[in-house]
Amino acid sequence: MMSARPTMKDVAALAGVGLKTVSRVVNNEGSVSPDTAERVHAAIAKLGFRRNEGARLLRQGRTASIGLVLEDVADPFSSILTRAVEEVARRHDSLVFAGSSDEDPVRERELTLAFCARRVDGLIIVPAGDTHRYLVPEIMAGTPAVFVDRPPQDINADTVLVDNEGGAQTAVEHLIAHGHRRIAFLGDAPSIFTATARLAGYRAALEAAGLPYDESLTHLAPPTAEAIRHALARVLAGQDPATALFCGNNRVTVQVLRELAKRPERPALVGFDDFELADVLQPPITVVAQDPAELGRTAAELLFERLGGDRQGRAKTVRLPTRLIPRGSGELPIARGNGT
Amino acid sequence: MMSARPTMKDVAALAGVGLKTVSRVVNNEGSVSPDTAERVHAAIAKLGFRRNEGARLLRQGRTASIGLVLEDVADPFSSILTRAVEEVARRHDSLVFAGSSDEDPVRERELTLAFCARRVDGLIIVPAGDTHRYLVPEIMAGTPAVFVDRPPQDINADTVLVDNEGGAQTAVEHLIAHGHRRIAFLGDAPSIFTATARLAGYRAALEAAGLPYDESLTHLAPPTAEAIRHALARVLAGQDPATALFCGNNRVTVQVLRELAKRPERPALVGFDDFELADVLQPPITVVAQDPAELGRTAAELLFERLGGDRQGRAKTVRLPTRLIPRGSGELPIARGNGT
DNA sequence: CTGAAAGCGCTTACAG
DNA sequence: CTGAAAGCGCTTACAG
Repeated sequence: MMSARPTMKDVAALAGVGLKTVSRVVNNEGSVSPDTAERVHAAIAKLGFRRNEGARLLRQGRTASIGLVLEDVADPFSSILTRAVEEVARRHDSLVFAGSSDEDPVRERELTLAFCARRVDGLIIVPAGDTHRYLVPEIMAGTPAVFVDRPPQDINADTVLVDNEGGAQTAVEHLIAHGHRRIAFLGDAPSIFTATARLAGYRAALEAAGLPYDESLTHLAPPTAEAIRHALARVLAGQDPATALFCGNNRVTVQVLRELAKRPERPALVGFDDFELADVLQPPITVVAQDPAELGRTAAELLFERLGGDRQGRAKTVRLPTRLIPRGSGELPIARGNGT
Repeated sequence: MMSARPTMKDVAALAGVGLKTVSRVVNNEGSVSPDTAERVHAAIAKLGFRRNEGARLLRQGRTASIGLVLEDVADPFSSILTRAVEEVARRHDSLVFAGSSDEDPVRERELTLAFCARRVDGLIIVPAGDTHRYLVPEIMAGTPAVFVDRPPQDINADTVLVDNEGGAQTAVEHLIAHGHRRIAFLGDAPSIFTATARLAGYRAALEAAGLPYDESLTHLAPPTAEAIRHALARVLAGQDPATALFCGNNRVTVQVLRELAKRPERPALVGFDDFELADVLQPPITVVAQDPAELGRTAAELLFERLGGDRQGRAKTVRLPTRLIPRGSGELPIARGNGT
C-alpha cells in the first residue's frame, strides 16, 4: 500500500531484471524468456504497476491528444460536433481536450496556445478571431490545425464549411415558392462568417426571383431576447410587413419562436440549422438542416490524415451540403391581414 | 525556419548561458542579471521558443488536467455539466479531457483507465458501471475521483447528487393537487440510479395522498420511440386510464411529447429535468428542474479541494435541490372522457 | 535473450 | 548571479 505510483524501475528491482526487460514485457516486444517474463508479470501485478503514458509519449515526441476549440461546449451544435470528433479520435487512440472561446478572440488564442503548450498533436478550431497569424509558428513547428464551420483569417489551413449560401438560398426560395414576397432575414452578428454568408444566400434568392432587397427587413445581431423582440416588432409592422421569416441559426429561431408566441401574427418561418423538438412545435418548424456531427467527423478525419502523412501538402477545403426539411411552418401561406 | 521545436537547450546555446538560467528567465525567478535576461529573451524570441508544458509537468509530478467521464458529450445534460467543469478547471489552470461512456460499463472503465494512464490529476465521473472496484488502486495511488448524478458502487468517494426522490415527489404531488388520481410514471431503465430514485419519489407521493400504487401505470425502460409509443398506448387505454403523466427525465419527456402529438388524448404532464423550448410548446411544459451546471461546478470544486489539500479525508456527499416550474401542462385538469 | 547508457524537455537540489 | 549534475518515467540505440 504505497502512496506513490510504482514505476518500471520498481518493477525491475522487484523482478530482479533490467529496466529494458520490463519495457520489453510491457510492450510485448517478444524476445524475453518465458521465465523472465513470468517474473516481470508477477512484479507488475504485485505492485499494481500501470505505465505512465505521458512519460512514454514524451520520449516518443507526441501526446496522442488533440485540442478542440469551440464557441461553447454547452451549445448543441458544439457538443454534437465534439462527440463526432471524440469518436474519430478514439479510433486513433487519441484523447480530446475541449474548451470554449465564447466567441472571444482573446480566449480563443489563449486556449489554442495552451493546447499547443501541451504539445497536442493537432488542433480543430471553430474560429472566433479575426486573425490567426498567431498560429503560424505552431503550424510550422508541426502542429497542424483544421478549421470548422468558419474559415481561418490570414492563414491557409484545412477547412470544413457548410454550404451556407446555398442553404440560405434554398430556404428563401422555398418561402418564395409558397407565395411570399416580403421575407425578413433575422441573422446573428455580422462579424460571424456564417451570418454574412447566409445573408448573401438570402439576397441571391431574392434577386433570382426578381424581388427587391429591402434592408429594413434584415436584422443582424446577437440573438438576445430584447434584440429579437425589437426586430420582430419592426419587420412585422408598417404598411408592407414581412409575411415570412428566415432565421439565420437555431439560436435566432428559438428566440423568435419565444417572442412570436406573445404576438398575434403567424408568419411563415424557415430556420437555418435543425433543433430538437422542431418537429413537435405547432406548427412544426421547417428548417434547412446542417449536420454538425458530419462537420466534426470530417474535420477530425482531415486532421488525422495530416498527422498520418502529408503534413505540408496543400490545404483542403470541404464544403458540406444542407438539407431542406419541410415540416409546416415554411409552407404557411400569406396570413390574412398581412401582405399583398 | 526549423521544422522541430526549439528547446531550452537551443535557447541556452544561442544565448550563451546555462540551461538553468533559461529556466530562471522563463519562470520569472528573478536573480538573473538584466543583461543576461535580455540575451535570453532575445534568443527565445529569435527561435520562437515555447516551453513544453508536458515535460515541465512530468518533472513536477502532475499533469494540470482532469478527466471527465460522461454518458454522452452530445447530450444537453452532459454538455452543460461539461461547460461548468471547464470553467472551474480553468480557474485552476487545468485542462479537461472529456469522453462518453454511452452508458456502457466497459467503456466507462476503459475511458477512466485511459485518463489514469495519462496521470490526470483527478477524475469526475457520471458512472454507468455497476462496480467501481477497478478504481481503488488509482485512488490509493493518488488520483481522486468525484462522482456526479449517480453514486459509485462498491467504493467510497465524493459524490454530488440531485434530490431525485424529493423532486419526483413534488412533481407528483403537484399533479395530485390538480385533481389527478390516475398518474402514470414513465421512467428510464431501472438500472439507472436516478430512474429508480424518481420512481421511489412517485410512490411516496401516491402513498402520502392515500392513492394506490398501480404497477400497470409505470414503465421503466430506455426511451426509444417504440417503447414510449407502446407505454403510452397502455397507460392511456382501458377502463381507468391515466389522466396525467410524470416523465422521469427529459429524454423521456421529449419522446412522450413526440408520440402524444399523434394521439387524441391531452393528459396533464410534468417532466423531471428542464429543456430548451419547454416554455414555447403548446401547452408549455411544467417541469421539476435540476441544475446540471451546478452539478458540474460542485463536483469540480470538490475535486480541486481534494487536490489542494485533504486528500484522504472522509468522502462527502452533496445533494442539490430541484425546483418546480409550473408552465401549463402540469396544471391541466382531468380531460373530459377520461378519468373519474 | 538481456541490460547499461543516453535521451525526450523540462525542474530540483546543490555548489560555486 | 550562474551552471553542472541528477532526475521525472519512460523509450531508443547500442552492445553483449
